[in-house]
Amino acid sequence: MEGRIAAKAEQDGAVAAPRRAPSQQRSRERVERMLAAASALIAEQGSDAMRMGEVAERAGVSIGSLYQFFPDKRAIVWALAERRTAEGQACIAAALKDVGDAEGLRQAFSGLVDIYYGLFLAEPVMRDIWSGTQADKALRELELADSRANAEFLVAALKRLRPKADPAELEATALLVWQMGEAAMRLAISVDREEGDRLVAAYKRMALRELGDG
Amino acid sequence: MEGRIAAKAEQDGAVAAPRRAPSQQRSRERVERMLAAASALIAEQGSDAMRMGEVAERAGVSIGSLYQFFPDKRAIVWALAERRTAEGQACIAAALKDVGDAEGLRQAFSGLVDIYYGLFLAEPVMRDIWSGTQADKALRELELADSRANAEFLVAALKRLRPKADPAELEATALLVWQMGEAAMRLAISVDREEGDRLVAAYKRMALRELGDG
DNA sequence: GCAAAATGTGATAAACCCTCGTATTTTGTG
DNA sequence: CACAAAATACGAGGGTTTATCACATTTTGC
Repeated sequence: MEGRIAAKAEQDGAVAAPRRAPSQQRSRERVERMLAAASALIAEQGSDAMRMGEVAERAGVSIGSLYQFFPDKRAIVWALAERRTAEGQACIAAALKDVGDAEGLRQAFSGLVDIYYGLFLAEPVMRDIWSGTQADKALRELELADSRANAEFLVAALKRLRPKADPAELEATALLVWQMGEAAMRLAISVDREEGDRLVAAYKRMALRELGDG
Repeated sequence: MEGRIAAKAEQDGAVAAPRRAPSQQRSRERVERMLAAASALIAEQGSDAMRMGEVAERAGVSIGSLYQFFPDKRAIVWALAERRTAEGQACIAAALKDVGDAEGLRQAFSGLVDIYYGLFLAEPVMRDIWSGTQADKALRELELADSRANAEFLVAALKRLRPKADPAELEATALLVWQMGEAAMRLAISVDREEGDRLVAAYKRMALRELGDG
């Protein structure tokens, strides 16, 4: 009834919950198709250029169906972003859970950086999703929460290695290391491959040094 | 004639040149008012929520006048961003130009970080401008060019201090230090002040350590 | 087999960006 | 000053997009 007003009202709040969670198999499959279509379109042109009509068409559903499960455009991007963060967190938790000594931390962290760099290179969606990030408050908060969660794993590992360090200090370090990693990745994939590799290597060196000693 | 098509066509190109540079004093003043209005609106709600009609109204001009000097919405944001980068580069160049020894570099860099943090805290516009950054190719390139330019000053200083180091390595380090600084600032101003200060301090420590030795 | 819930549809309203024809003001020149 | 050309100012309207809603169809529970 009032076009963009609803989205505007949401703009400084959280993302609205799905209007209705798909309960039947048929609709669950359709929702998957919608997300897949959105993901592909974002990878092609960026989330800003993604058109709801195009998502619907590519998913083989009507525009109405799209809005049945996603309250607005941002909710689609948010849903994709949330999936990625969940996958990422699981991966990170697994890698850092059993770190016992400094060398183990080095190994685990180094491996994680490589994996993430690979993901960024392979899936432009990630960059684009996190790019819209800052402009959208809900996504910004999701990213921050994600960074905090990931940093927490690092903090846990660090606490085991340096029981005497100031916790607040460790948290700041871990959060910063994480956030900088994402910045480094974004930078790395926006330049040519050779320079990108050098940048990631430099980041890794810096981060490891920071994690290596108090 | 075709609404958003034109803007879409520009989307993957550079920002179009101002349709017409203001040559009379009257129009120059009006353009200033437009930019000021845009800046205020961006600070209030973000560049995405900024409405062209609102900019025109607040600047006391008509929509038509707005489009006489700015080919599209992005061009306004771009113009603001360009000013900031120019100011920033001048400031950085001045601070790093005469750095002769390691201690001088520490001092100069430390001061720069403080100044930038102050700017980020005082002017939310900066964050918002750089936030839309990733979504907009032209802005992304402006930011990269800016980072490279700023990094160049660091590289120049570093080369004087470590003549034997690999130039490519130095460039990567400097670019990374710079880009990470911006990421750290964005992070810092999105959490409470106390944590923000801690994060900036941690960044400064990391960066200084990285700049301190090869 | 049937009512209720879930799902599917697309014309349409509302809001936005930007253009264009036209009116007004300033500049340049004799 | 007069007058033409250039610069500037204006805002209604075109076209695009997001999101809604009343109604049609399918599935579920019993």
